[in-house]
Amino acid sequence: MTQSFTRLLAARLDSLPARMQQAARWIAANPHEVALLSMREQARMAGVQPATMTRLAQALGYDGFEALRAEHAAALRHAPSGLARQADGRLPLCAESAEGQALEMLTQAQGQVAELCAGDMLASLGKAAELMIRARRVYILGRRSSHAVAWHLYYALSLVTERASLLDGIGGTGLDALWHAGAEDVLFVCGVAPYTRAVVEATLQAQARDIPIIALTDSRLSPLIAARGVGLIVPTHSASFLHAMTPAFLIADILAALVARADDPGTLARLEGLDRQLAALNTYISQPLEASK
Amino acid sequence: MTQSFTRLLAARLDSLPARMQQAARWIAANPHEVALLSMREQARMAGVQPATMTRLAQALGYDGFEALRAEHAAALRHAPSGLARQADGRLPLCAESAEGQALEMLTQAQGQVAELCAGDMLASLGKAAELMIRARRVYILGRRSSHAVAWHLYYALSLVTERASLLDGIGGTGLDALWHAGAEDVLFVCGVAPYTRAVVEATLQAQARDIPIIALTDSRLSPLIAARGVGLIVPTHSASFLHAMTPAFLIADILAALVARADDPGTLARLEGLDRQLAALNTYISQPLEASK
DNA sequence: CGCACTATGCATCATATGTTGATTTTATGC
DNA sequence: GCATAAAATCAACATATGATGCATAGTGCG
Repeated sequence: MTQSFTRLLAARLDSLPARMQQAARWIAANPHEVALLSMREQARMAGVQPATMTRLAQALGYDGFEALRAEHAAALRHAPSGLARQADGRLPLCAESAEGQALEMLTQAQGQVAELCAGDMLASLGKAAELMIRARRVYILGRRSSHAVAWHLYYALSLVTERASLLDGIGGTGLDALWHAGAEDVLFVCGVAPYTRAVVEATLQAQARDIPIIALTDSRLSPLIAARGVGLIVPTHSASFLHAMTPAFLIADILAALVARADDPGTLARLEGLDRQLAALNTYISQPLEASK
Repeated sequence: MTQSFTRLLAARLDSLPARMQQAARWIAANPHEVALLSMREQARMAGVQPATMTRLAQALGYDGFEALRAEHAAALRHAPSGLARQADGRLPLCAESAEGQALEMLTQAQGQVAELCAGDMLASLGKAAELMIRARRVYILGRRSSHAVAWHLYYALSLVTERASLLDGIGGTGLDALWHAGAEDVLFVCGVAPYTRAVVEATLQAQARDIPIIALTDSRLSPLIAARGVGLIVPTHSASFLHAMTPAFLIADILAALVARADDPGTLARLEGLDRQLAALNTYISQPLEASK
């Protein structure tokens, strides 16, 4: 996006003083904001003195901060339309070359993500989030290619609540934990064709015991979808040898966010505090580490 | 793009005085510039007095020109996506409602996926795949929010090759396996800010031992990027409390596909056979199971 | 240990910004 | 044609902005 700045930075970051690095890192992480916020606001967000911003710009060879902003503004002017295809439209878009296949998969993923907005996905997401919010416990299940999706949802939820359980086989718990579940809980299950046998069976048993089920799957006809609960249907076609799990992953991510926003706001605030703390700690840590290489 | 302003304008343009119309027309024609130029410059370009700009904003119900600029800045921030927005432009696109936040995250993800095609991503993907193909072993590392990405890559690779090792802490192996790695191997590491300390340290040690490193991370300045190897930069901004990992997930998925296609074609064929077999088995299974509910 | 040097924080400066009140011009109705 | 109101220009204001000089704290070197 901001070619010149990022390149300059990558080359000379190490030789910059600490606070300038801190400022530079913030800018690198929020390039959009450079042209949209005042320098002082950016300084505040980066946790740096206003003067440091000016000096950073000058240290990189700009006349001043205004010059830096001008560059980023120019990037912002030209960027917005930047739908990637046109830039690389010459590529064959086929499996002939590695780049071709990569581009095809990227393009396909883009289309699949766009599809997600259609239909009743938004409403279903809302309903699913509602179920999870009201549930006593949230059991999460996903095997094979769906494991990453399940794990991500579990990880995200576990940051804001202790009501989540991952039904993986590690450590001996496995599916057994489901026996404690009841109608006040909810089972989130992710699975795509070919459905893993154990997952299907567990889901059907849960269904028989009136546990509401949120099914993230690839078809309305999926065996995972239950009458009591919500079905979240995502596309899985892929130019790869595996089914595309990116849409499912994204939906799980959104689900976690929706649950988090409705959960105890204090929890979320604490989390943000932790995040900031970790971020601050990191910039502190990465210095000596980078230097010691 | 600037929903509210354009809408207001369409409704009340005719009832505005001449110079205000002149100003409004210029803004309507150059909406990008509203947030990027100072009000006085815009006034000059529109051939209008500075005061007219302020009064136009107020006439439309804004507090002042700054409020108008804020709206356009927000639009610019979310700009790269835009496709999904038009489909559901009625929704507030803010964290007010659950649906609003879901839509915002979907929109954002769409833009981020589109961004991935830009720059040198395709070339870097090719290089990374090449490294992994030639490597004796592929070590895969990712903790916390990056774990799902690492796991997915490991799972996909393990379907087509036995050369992959996941460096997770489960079962006691942990990072120790890295000690067997050398310059003929490759380390795939995924991590976003705030970088997990153990991951950074392991990466730096690997770097010191000349192990090529494929770093899937969020910035060119990430401590995970090594001189020897490839950096894959993905956007991670999110409207959620967690960083967006969907782009990283997609890149890992593509990487696995690229490695698979170059690997022994026989393996792939076998895999497809297995897949079909499982699918056939499943449809057989799911029938009686669904009937038995 | 002391020196020189740099980096950082603080206070200040000149300036440009968005806004508002006053004044002049233009349009409109009687 | 005149009186009134609306609109546009002008001028001035308070303020926030980016830049800079200076003093202090920190660091590396002899």
